[in-house]
Amino acid sequence: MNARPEGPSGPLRRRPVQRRSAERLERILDASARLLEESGYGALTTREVARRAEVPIGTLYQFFTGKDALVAALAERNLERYLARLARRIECEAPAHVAALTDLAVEEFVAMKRAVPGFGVLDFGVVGPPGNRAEQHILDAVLDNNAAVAQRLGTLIGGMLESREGADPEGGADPSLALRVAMECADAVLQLAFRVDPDGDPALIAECKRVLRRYLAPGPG
Amino acid sequence: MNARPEGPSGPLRRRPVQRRSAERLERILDASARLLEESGYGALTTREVARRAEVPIGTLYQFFTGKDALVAALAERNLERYLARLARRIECEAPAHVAALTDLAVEEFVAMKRAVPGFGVLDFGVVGPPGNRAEQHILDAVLDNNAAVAQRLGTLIGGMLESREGADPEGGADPSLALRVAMECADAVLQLAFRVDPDGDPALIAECKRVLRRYLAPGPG
DNA sequence: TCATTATCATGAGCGATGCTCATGTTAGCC
DNA sequence: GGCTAACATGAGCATCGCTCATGATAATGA
Repeated sequence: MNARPEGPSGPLRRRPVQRRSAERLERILDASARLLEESGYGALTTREVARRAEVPIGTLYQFFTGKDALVAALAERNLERYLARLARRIECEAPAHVAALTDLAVEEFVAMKRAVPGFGVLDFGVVGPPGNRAEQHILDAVLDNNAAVAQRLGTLIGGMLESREGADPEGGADPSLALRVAMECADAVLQLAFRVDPDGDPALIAECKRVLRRYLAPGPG
Repeated sequence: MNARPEGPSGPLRRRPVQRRSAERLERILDASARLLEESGYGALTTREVARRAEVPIGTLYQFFTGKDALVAALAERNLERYLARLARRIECEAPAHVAALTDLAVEEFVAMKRAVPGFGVLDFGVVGPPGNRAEQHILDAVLDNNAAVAQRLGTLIGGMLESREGADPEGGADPSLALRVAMECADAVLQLAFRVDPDGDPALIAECKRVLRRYLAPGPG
């Protein structure tokens, strides 16, 4: 799924072929992340990013189709890093039930919010971006960002999330739908947790885990 | 709480005193809502709003301190309308338990998403606005928008939401915290529901109710 | 009634933004 | 060296949010 034959970042105008170009692209992404971390989304201007990355503004637009694409590429890099880290932790700790797994996912997310520059602002893509809706659909051509995340997570955790008993009589809840909903909730609550407290409000992080546990637990309701 | 001695919309630069001015202000808000509904947040430019409202751009800035304030005022108007409608329905149907009440709140929210222009994009305030963080704190000087909503909702539903048993041993979960978290989740899932389907995906709306029911239900977990 | 003053309305224009594209520069090959 | 294709560059364009000098209008006093 989500085959990306043309490289690590979908909406690239030109893919860096030479080593030097690739480094420049990485520099641009890093500069964006740092700027985001330091001054927030409002300060993320293409001119400033280019200045910090020490590339002329034109070069930025050789790689990215626009500011949206730059942001999307950064979100995608964040997602890749998160999935890699989560996969390692799942492998290490081998959680037995859904609750342990969601706790793990939340903890890893929180860890990245604290550690990775710009992750606190963007994570996997601004959910309510002001501009054109197109921004949301760059990670995956059809699904929006959180859906793509849910999909990737779904393959990661396998069939651990079976359809819950006691769900709608017309066939039970779709596990992928549940995952999607859980993603959306977790994102929202954690976003709040880090808006309230730069280090992530512990009470809200706990509540996030509780929401997920209760929502994803088997049983009626 | 949240006393607003200076009028219906906090960040107004000048409050309309004459009838004609008040109508102009309302026209500006209506134009914003229509524009939002038709073309989304990205098309919401002050010039276009002024053009549609048939006021010169300067007049817009006589009332509002800036674009953020305009958006916030619209969000606030949405909130007032929602709370009024919800209060009426609660009065009519007198829900006995939390589940019935949250269902009601969700249904009324969905109804407004369908009926009120611009509500689908804004509802009570863009959660992840690109620009300065200030935009979030206009509805209430201290709390962000969803928190203000949660607070107002809290007074509306009274003590129906008691602290759940089996919560943290160190004193039980704070009901207002729970309400806040529930708000955030509901907002996120419903936002998704209307992103997927302009009329609101029924399955996602149902899942939203389920999330709230499960999260807010008494009992351990 | 007409000055005078205070208030409101107006839109040209400012700085900044996202982005383009003509022009200059380099790399690779014969 | 001459030629060509690929890349790098930043002045400049349209548009944005927003201001503020100027003109219109209402209120006040004699």
